[in-house]
Order: sequence, then structure tokens, then C-alpha cells
Amino acid sequence: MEIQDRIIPISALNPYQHRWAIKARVTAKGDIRRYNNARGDGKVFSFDLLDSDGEIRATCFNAVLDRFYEIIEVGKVYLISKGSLKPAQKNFNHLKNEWKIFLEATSTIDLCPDEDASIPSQQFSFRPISEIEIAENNSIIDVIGIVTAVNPSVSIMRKNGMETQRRILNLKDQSGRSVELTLWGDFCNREGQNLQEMVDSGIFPVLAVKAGKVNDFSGKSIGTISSTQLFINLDSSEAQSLRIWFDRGGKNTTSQSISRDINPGGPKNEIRKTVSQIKDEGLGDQINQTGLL
DNA sequence: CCCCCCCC
Repeated sequence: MEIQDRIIPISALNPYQHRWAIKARVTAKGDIRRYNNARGDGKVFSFDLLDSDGEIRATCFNAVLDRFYEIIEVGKVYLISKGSLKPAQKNFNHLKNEWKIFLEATSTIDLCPDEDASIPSQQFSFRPISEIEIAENNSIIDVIGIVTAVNPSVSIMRKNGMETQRRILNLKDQSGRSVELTLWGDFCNREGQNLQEMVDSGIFPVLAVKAGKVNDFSGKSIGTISSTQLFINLDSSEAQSLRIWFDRGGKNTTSQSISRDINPGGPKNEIRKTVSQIKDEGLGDQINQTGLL
């Protein structure tokens, strides 16, 4: 039987299904990770696959990685066959599939050169910002909003002593809430730089965040992780609807932030006084007595 | 068989 005749939907894959093939688009490609553990040295990479009704993550190691890493390109469609299906671990893999594919020496991956319009380029499950307020800490979510403010990139010393870049921006949507999005590492000077230039010149772009991580330090915020993807001015109905909402008045409506202030001590503290003014007016006395100051 | 994802 030809490979083409064995094509099944991704949603039909399971460990008991042998001699399968899938036809799927690569929606994300991870970097090569090197590891060293009790089993020895190794390298691994993963990529995400989407067909017209399902998604799954594929992973390969070492020699198999050497065969496939260069072939895999985001956006392209492939015919993939053979490999073992293992349970997906939800703490590492947010895709809507209870299985993942481990590619093996007998696996095949062949590029389908013809464009297949039946397979979308990405699949999103956007959550309104108001819902992120009640999302579980560390959960992985998709969100779309208008970028209303972008802070500069700053250098952050991580707890492990490694330096990295951080850039915080603000997202607002039609739910009446806004949220902080923290970009890390390369996102800061790639998409982050681009977004800053747009906002600086008065353009407030739509930003779609695929696979952002919910953080619950001082309210709820979202941070990028290695599998996060950012899409500026995405071509989609959700983006279009946000654009229209913002341009027709959403721009001037106030949103309640579900995060701490982007500028601590900024707009919220309208009345600013010097320490001597505070002492003169006895403003701190009551607080001092409660032991809060 | 990897699996870290950061700062206050």
C-alpha cells in the first residue's frame, strides 16, 4: 500500500495504530537542545504538526534528529510515516492531543510541495484577557490584544547567573481588561523592537501570542517561553475585530489591568509629595502607627 | 530518551 493511501487524521493517531501516515503542516520548530544525564549525552528537538482537524508534537533524538532537523520548516506541509506514539505530558506540551510522536530510524518525512489550503497555517484558542485573570498559574494560553505600551529592553541577571533581556509591554482587548506581557531573550530585540517602533510612531498593532505562560506574581501576567510565537497584525477575523473596536473608540476606553502597574508610582498615584511634605502634613503618621511604613 | 523557560 502506498503511503498516500495510509494517511489518517492526526486526531486518529494512537499507540495501537500501526503503519500510519499523516499529512500535516509544521506550525512551530524548536531549537536543538543538548542534554547530559544518567543515560548519557544526547540532543533533541521537537516540532508541532497541524492538519485540518488536529495537532500533535513530534520529537526526535540524535541520529534521527540529524536526518530531519534541516528538512523541517515552519509553514511547510509534510507526509510523515512511522514512529511511536507516547502519552503527551501536559506539563511540557500544551497541544490538544493526548499523544505525541517519537520519530525513529524507520520514520519518513517527505515535503509535500503543493500548497494545501485545507490545512491552516496556525491554530489559536484565544482567551479574553478577563479570563486570564482566573487562569491557573503556569498554564499555557493564547491571547490576542492591542499593544498600547512597550517598555525598553532591560538586562536581567537570572538566578543562575546568566544574563538575559526582558521587555514588558501592555495588551488590551474588548473584555475591558489589560495585561502585562513579558518578553524574554530574543523576543525583546526582534518582535519587541518592532512593536516599540510602531507604538512610538502612534501605531497600536494587534499582537497575537501563541503559547504564552500565565504568571501570578502580583496579579496575573503573561510571559514568553521557548515555544511561544508572536504574530504582529495577524491576518484573522479576531485581529480584524480588535482593530475595528480599538479604532472606533476602544482606544479611549479605560481598561482595568489584571497585572501590577506597568509604571509603579506612575499614573495611579496622581498626588506626588516629597518626603518633607509628607512629614510636614503628618500624612505618614497613621501608617507609621500600624507598622506598615 | 528532553522537559530549562528566567526579574520583581
